Amino acid sequence: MIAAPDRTPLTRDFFDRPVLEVAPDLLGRVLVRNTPEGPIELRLTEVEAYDGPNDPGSHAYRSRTARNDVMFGPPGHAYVYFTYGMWHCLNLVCGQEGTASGVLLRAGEITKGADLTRKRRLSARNDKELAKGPARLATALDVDRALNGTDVCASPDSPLAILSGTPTPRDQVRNGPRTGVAGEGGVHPWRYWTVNDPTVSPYRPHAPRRRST
DNA sequence: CAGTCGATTCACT
DNA sequence: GTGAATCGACTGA
Repeated sequence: MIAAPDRTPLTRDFFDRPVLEVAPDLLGRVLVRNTPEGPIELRLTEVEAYDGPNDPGSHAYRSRTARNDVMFGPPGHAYVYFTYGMWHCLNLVCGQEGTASGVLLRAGEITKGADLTRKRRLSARNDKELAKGPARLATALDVDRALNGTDVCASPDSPLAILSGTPTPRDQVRNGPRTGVAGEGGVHPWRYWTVNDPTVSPYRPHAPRRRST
């Protein structure tokens, strides 16, 4: 008999810790996305930590701007950004206010509302690919900048929330370099994933863009 | 204010 | 494995 996942929302205190503590602790948690068409739920299998102003790979490395403002705010809120002219990525803010650290939610297993996600992820060849990668995850859950700043600890009925779920045991957590992170930031082994989970995205080193014109 | 490039994904060879 | 798609934020002049 397997215990049902805990549906209690994670507390603000959960996120009010150093980001390198929070990140591996997020694996196995349940992300809830309440849409007008119904709820979607996802069990997290892969995340990456971004350590604010100390981290060359972080959006908060240089300065506080309109885009990264939410990262400087209180923990337990969603930071959503737009990239490559077409994709969104979802992060959860960690550490005390002003720390500007966060965790990128990179992949997970859809555990509810798969039919809703398939309509948005037409290129997915199977259900393992529905949320395999940060932009795919955001697409599957219909997450865009309208959700930037959402408090994910507030209520399981809010547009975006995170529940305690069943934390992945530490002996099933692996870590290594972050995907697609350039320069000095690429050396930190701050990507965490669930071992042998088929929904985890493949590792890819940073690829410098080829010159145009 | 123009140039550069991105915490990526997809189609195609 | 390679290259295109696509646009807005950020940087530096």
